[in-house]
Amino acid sequence: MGRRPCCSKEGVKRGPWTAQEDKLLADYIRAHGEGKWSSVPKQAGLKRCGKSCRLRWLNYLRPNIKRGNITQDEEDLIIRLHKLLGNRWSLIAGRIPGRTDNEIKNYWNTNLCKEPPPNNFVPCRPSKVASSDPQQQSKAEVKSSNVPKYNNQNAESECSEGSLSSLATTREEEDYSSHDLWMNFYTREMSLSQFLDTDFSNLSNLCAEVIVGGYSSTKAMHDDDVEADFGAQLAAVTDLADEWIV
DNA sequence: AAAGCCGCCAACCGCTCCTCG
DNA sequence: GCGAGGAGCGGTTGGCGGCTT
Repeated sequence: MGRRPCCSKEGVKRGPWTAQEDKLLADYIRAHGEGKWSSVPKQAGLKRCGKSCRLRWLNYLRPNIKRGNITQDEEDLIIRLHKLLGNRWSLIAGRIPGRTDNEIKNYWNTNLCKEPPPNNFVPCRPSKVASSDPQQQSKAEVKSSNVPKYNNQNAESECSEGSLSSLATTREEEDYSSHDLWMNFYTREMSLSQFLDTDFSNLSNLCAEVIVGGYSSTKAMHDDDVEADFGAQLAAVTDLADEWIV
């Protein structure tokens, strides 16, 4: 028994949207608001599937959509959030104003998931990976954001439990960058709801200040008492995460 | 100049979750 | 409690444009 399609395929237009279709949809949403997507095409006079209308609105037509390249701060934030949340693109997008889940997902898949991070990977000031492949190197010079940095599988395995428990810091993770450790340290006393309400856009600067200021978060995390305390609190947050995220 | 290759990104597909009767 | 329908999400695809040979 095949799955019932979300809408009749007959008479439904597919493919790229035209300017006229965009206008029809935008005018309709502005007049009537979002919601009832299944009835939007008919009401708006579009020969499109309701899902297609929703996607077009959310990813392209919606006000306050930020176009253009992902900034360095945004990239750092994406990496941090992905480390904590895994492939929950909508959650990640919700923490980055003006960016859509689709955009972040595409950015991750094309720029960040192709290579494992170098051991000294420090997202605060990520060094562009010098590729041994001259072809890739020349491309990197043309478009610096086109440098693969991170392995999706890495993050996936870390988040495979669907919770924050994978971030529990142990001595085996000494190759964690100081930024990673600082991020963990920074969030140690947060509930998940607080975490999701926090603007991390200043974290890079904070991290840089701390490191430049001579404070070694790595050292702090290697203090047995602090480490044990962190582990206990992380376990509590993990319980919350299971409730909030799953 | 042309053909082939490759990366990006908009859009689609199918699954799960949520709500309502 | 159950089923149907709608909404949301993440994975995947395909077209297009830029780059290389």
